[in-house]
Amino acid sequence: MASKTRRNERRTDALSKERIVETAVEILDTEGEGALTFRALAARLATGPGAIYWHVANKNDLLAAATDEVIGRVMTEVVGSAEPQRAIRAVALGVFDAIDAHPWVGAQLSGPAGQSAILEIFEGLGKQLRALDVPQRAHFGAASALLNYILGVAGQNAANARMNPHLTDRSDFLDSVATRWEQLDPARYPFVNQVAAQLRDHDDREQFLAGIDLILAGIGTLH
Amino acid sequence: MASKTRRNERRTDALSKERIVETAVEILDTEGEGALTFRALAARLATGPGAIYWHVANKNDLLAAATDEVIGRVMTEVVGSAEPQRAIRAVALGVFDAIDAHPWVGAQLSGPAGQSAILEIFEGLGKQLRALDVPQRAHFGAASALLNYILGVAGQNAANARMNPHLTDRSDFLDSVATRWEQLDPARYPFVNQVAAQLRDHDDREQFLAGIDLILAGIGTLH
DNA sequence: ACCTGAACACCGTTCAAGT
DNA sequence: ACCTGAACACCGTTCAAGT
Repeated sequence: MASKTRRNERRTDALSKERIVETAVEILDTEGEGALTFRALAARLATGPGAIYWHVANKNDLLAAATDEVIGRVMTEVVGSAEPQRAIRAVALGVFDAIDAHPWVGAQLSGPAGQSAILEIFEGLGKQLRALDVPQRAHFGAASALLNYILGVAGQNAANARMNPHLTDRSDFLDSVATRWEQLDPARYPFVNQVAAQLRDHDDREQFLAGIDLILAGIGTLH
Repeated sequence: MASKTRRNERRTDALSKERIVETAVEILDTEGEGALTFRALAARLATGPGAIYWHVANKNDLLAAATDEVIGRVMTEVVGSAEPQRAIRAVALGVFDAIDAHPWVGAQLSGPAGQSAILEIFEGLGKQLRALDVPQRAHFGAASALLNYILGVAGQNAANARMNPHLTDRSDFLDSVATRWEQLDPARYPFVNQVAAQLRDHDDREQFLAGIDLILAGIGTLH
């Protein structure tokens, strides 16, 4: 720790896992998942691709660290220990907003690099359940249900962002999907046809929270 | 259509999208996601990689078709129109079991190639909601909540299978994860420590259904 | 201990050439 | 119309060589 500090004083441009991950997040945010290659990363860091492997095991490790960075920030920001139901909503919304700001995080959370960030979210949700009036034996299931719902939304948002990188305007995107839904055969897709209008003018964030509340309501029936 | 039938009579080994997708599913099932390359696929079909591009736009298209194949089968098998709550459980369990039998499907459902299969699942869930006593305006949200939960579980199961391809025995796998959880710092991860035992001897499939029931219970509170 | 960058093995995809 | 397979552009990763 001491030697590390000393080194930082001597060479501010020295390579380190933190600096590598930080730069990786920058690339992911500004240029998207496809732009993060070891060559591009090395170029930004003014070094060769091999140098990165001294600090990072492989690409999965790098993506995991980048995801942990973003989610870790969310989880510490959200510690404000209010009433448990509100705290659960805060955790969920924190993850939702982080994915909104960093679409690549959604893809990672539903992939192999997301596991340690997921554990963090799971702990954040579960801790609150203990303060709630839920029988012990239902804790694991309740936390899993909330987590899986959040991860499902995360994956969907990531897929949407990946498929429509140009449609930055939310309502434009929803409109295009709704129009596609309306053009489907109503005999084969009666439900999708019916809810196309609701899709067009729903609020993603609001509906996400409504889903959380639905699960919380279900958890409330466990006594 | 007629010409296609005639051709099939003359050359049973002729290339077709169906045969390509069928072979792709075979590779995915037996050798895993990593083994599906255009070269490996072409080799099995005794042709060159370029030939595949005549029938399939690209790899995403191929994976989408493979996913549709598996999920489509599930959705048609599950049409037995019982009481709506039971039908929703049947759809959910059908998807769950399909992912269990074809782990790669889970990864696709939470990725870009899964969108059309997801639409199928969404329709299957939503249709049942109309038969339930739920206000129209809540249909979209309720179906989305169920869908997102299912997709979250799908992604997690896929990630687990991908990370532990050797641990075919479910209880061995759960045991190893539970042990890891128990070794985490109890001060930082009080909840995870507490539920590690529940993880060890829970039944994935049963808990999955319990989550569905939780959401259904929540939906039941909407009047 | 840490960095450099050429080289390896391997992709998805294209395309001129065939039938 | 459909197939062939070499070639292209591009990866992640390794490793001998440097400092």
